[in-house]
Amino acid sequence: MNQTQDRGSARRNGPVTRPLVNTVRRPSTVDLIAVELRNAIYGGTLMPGSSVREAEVASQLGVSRGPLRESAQRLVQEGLLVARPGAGLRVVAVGADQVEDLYQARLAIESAAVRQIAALDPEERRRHIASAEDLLAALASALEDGTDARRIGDADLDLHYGLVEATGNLRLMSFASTLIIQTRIAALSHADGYVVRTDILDIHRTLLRQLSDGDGQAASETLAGHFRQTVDRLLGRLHEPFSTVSGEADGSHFSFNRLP
Amino acid sequence: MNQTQDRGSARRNGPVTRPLVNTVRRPSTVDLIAVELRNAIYGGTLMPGSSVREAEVASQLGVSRGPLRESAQRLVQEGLLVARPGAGLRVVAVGADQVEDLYQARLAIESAAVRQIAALDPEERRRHIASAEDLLAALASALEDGTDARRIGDADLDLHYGLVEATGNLRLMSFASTLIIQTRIAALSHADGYVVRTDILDIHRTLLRQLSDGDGQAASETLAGHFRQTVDRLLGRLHEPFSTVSGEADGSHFSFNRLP
DNA sequence: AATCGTTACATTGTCGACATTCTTCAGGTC
DNA sequence: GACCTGAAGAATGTCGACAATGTAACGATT
Repeated sequence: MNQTQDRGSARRNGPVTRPLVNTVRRPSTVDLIAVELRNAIYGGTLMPGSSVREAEVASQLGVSRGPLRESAQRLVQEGLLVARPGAGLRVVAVGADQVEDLYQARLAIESAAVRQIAALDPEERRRHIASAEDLLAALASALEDGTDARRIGDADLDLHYGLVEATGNLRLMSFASTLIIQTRIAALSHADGYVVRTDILDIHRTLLRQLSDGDGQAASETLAGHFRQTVDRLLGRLHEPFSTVSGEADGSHFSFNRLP
Repeated sequence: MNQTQDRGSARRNGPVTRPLVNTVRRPSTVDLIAVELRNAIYGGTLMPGSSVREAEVASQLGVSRGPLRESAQRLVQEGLLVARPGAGLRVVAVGADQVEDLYQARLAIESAAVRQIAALDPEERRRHIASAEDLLAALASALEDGTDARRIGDADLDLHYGLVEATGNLRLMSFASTLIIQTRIAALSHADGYVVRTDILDIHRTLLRQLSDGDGQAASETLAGHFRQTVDRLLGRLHEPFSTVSGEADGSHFSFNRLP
């Protein structure tokens, strides 16, 4: 939706919360603005902790403050924005004390997802795993190029979201989308948030193999171990061999596309 | 908040979504309205599928349409309201095709919660289980009186929410709150939604025992079995011995308390 | 009799303006 | 020098009014 987000890959616009009932309805203005705001946060245009001035953003989107404020309340409910009375909106900053809870919540959702996938009949399971392997390939390719830390992060999160998407459960997908954007916020909040573990590829390969074996329990434990390591790294408890990738936070300021 | 909800029990106003960051801040008007709306849905004042006329509700709450619309967007994000462009707001109706997904989502959250509780050190674990046993006692007492189906449902949902609350994870609590209100909506949507299984007490006793044994895996499986049976009952697949309790849906119309 | 098109109504979507609150900065005091 | 106090400024919170849309009733037509 903004230029930093869609960089050509066909399957971009990864995790985006969609309405629970997915009928054929023209999206409301509030929907469109909410998507725009989420993309701005996910893409780093709105940095964690920064304040969101209503008049400014509204004029950039070509709408008035009313619809913008309504959309903002959606993100407040998601925990992506915080609204202090009188002081307006800020992008939430995921502090170190929140990382543990965040990944526990992700484990709750994604663990349920992999258990559910593993319990499918083999044919459907293979179909979902095949598309997950595409995402894994994208991650591998991003790791090979190895210059753009955010691209690696995108591919990682896309893979995790894809697992939840395979369940077809709109509620789980909505939760996962929120948590994954918060993961991105956490990565943007910490200086070393984009440091990438070298074994990230192995872990996900293991995960998919266990899934195709139908061993949901093992896959869930792999996920738990992966998250535990990630949390430890973010909290600086461990100091293992890293593969640091420079991640330039493009300093572009606000730039929304006006809504049609 | 409205008379159908607080019937004297001290620990009422059960599951209510709170802001993720729980600092000392006077709640915003939008917060207050959102709580009021959730209570109205949870308490049956706003019935599933009914339309919510903005001007009417706003005047009853003593606010203008602006803040009400902002609050409504919060519930839209939660999946408690749906907003069709031009046609306004309706309370969501959880159809039969949604029941499966709803309980799968609840299993994801609550299973993670019980696993987490079971993994605590014994002292803290016992403390949480003690408060859960209070909720279990409330459920038992509601079942003994046995006249008010909704009170039984309240006690059941309070117990389930209490388990998630014990984790202290605000994200999980927020998700659980949303899902539990949707469970209530599902119960209000189906004619026999308030039919209560006779073994509901045994199941929860088993659950707490397994928890105090620190066996998160077993507790999680108990939960899964419980939910599977509930889904089967709601979808009318099974016809086991029931203990039907008459649940009168009090036909009171809108009645909000004006905000102070 | 049932269906389609038209019209009138009610409700929502959006906007601009005003009242209120918070933030910031200067000045003074301890 | 650090802290508290107060006032100016800027942003938010709220409201009322208008425009746009969807809905329902009614009559004409097949």
